[in-house]
Amino acid sequence: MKLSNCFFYTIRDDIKDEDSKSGNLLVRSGMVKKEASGVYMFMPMGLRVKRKIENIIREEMDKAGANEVLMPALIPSEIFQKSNRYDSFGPDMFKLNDRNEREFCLGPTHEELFVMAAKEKIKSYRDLPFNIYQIQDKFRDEARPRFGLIRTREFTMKDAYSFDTNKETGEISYQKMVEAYKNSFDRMGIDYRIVRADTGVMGGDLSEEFQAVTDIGEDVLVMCDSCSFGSNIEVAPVKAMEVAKEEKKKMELVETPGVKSIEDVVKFLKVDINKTVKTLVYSADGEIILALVKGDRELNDTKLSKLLGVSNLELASEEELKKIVDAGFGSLGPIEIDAKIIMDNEVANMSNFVCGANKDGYHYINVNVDDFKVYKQGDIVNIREGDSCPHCSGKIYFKKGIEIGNTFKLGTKYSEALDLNYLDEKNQLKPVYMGCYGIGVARCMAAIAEQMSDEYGLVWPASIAPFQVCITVINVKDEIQMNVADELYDELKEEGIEVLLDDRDERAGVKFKDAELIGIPYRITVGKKANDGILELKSRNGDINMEILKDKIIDEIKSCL
RNA sequence: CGGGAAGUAGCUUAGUUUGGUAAAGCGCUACGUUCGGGACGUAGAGAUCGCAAGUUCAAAUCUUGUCUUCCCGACCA
Repeated sequence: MKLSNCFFYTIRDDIKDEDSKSGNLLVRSGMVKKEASGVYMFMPMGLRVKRKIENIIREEMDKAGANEVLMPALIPSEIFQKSNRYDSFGPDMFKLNDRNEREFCLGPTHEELFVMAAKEKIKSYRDLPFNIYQIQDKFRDEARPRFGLIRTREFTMKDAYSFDTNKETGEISYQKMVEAYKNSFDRMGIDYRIVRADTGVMGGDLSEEFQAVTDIGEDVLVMCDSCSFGSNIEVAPVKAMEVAKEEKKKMELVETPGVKSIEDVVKFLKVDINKTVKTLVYSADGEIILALVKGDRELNDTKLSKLLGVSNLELASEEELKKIVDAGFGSLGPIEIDAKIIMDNEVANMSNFVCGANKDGYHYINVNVDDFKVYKQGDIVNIREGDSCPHCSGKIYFKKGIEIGNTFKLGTKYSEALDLNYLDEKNQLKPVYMGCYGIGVARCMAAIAEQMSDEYGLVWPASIAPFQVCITVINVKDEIQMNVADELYDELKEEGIEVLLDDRDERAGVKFKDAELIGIPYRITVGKKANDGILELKSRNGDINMEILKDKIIDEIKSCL
């Protein structure tokens, strides 16, 4: 492609509305432009990068035996009502009516349609297994789009679905996808981790996430420094601290004027924080419950909702609290209170601890588990850095991540809801075992931009750069330089190398800056020394910076790519 | 949905406290000088100051409402 004849622009200043590194650079480089919050258009350079990513995924999916299809984006809303997900998507779904007032939505996801497609084929066990996928835009009216292409309301996603007769073969299909994902992300050059995750709205047996490691990640990744354990903090199990059991002492009410937080308790009563219990009040599907965790622990909402089997969990309001007890949030405890009590595993191990007395200005000391009634016990706290790994004796550390892909073992949840069955060898009707697998295409693009950029701009890996090589002509009015550049351009194209020729009548500095901003991995500079057949080769990542004879340059480039 | 910040030329911003009809840099056009790291000079084009009401002789500036965008949180395959 010749730049003088291209729809191409760059922006010199930082973009006011794009604070994230990737969002700012992608807009500045003219790859994308924001049209509304979480809605972007892709310009030629940006589209090339997006297509490169799509093609890598497509190749790996095809290699894994999956077949590409394309579902509609416009979907009748009844389809989601049938699977009982209309309400669970709720306001996230973009809804619209046709001329007959029939309600449609812009597809937020496509499980239902894939099940319907699968029904066309699946009659007996002989029709299984298979895997179908698409690369298509999804629409979700996110509460808060952010970070440029990382969280948008319209986004391109590769989603794949595997269909098997049973769990065992389903496992094989699942592993094939995990391999395809690893290959894809490796080829894109992303620094990623695979972690266990919550199954969320999708439901099912197991979910694993592929998380790109970046500072602006939305998820906390829990990693072990000595084994391969990796988990999203949402579901990272906590090994309850071992405590030596003490002899039970007599519970006592003590006056603690003005003491409201655990820090206050520790200071005022001069007690070890490991001897304190924090009581949190939640509204769980409308019912007020108390959760007990060790004083220095943070409660994990995902775990608590799961333990309780509720879908809507939020901290109780002051009015709600007043209904069960006449005390402030900082003075609560499990003694003599009319609400279900959920206790963390760690608290179960504790003895003679301190907790609120449900009376402002008072605490109980020497409280023990048998002093109150527990409704449920379980692991309901967040793991912390430095905690011991749940699988080995290693230490836990955190990373921040952006979810770029995930894999779900769905099981038979959707096939049962939507009657996707097959006849087995014994002529018995059985539900199909499903898996589903997603990759956020533009999100990968943003994650790579986030991971690989410097003060001058983007630094794309050669596998997804819009062009592999850029030829920068210093003086386009110099016939020799222009001829050399044109010739080289044709030769590189013949070799199948994607080359951009910057033949704009601009000053050298402008062209250098632009090539760096858009992140072309290799730059060939054609300048004065072109007279003597000498060119310059520079890699964007700084590894290569050399003068080279024109005759050698093609071989040199090929060895780099 | 809660909290914070912001909307003035294509881009980045000044001006708003203390009302008097809009300014700069970049970009753009023309000419000249330049020409290997976002050149310089001269001359231009380009803004009903997000929108709507209100106060006032007079509103970018004050008041109210509204829309939009970003950030923190809640939420989120």
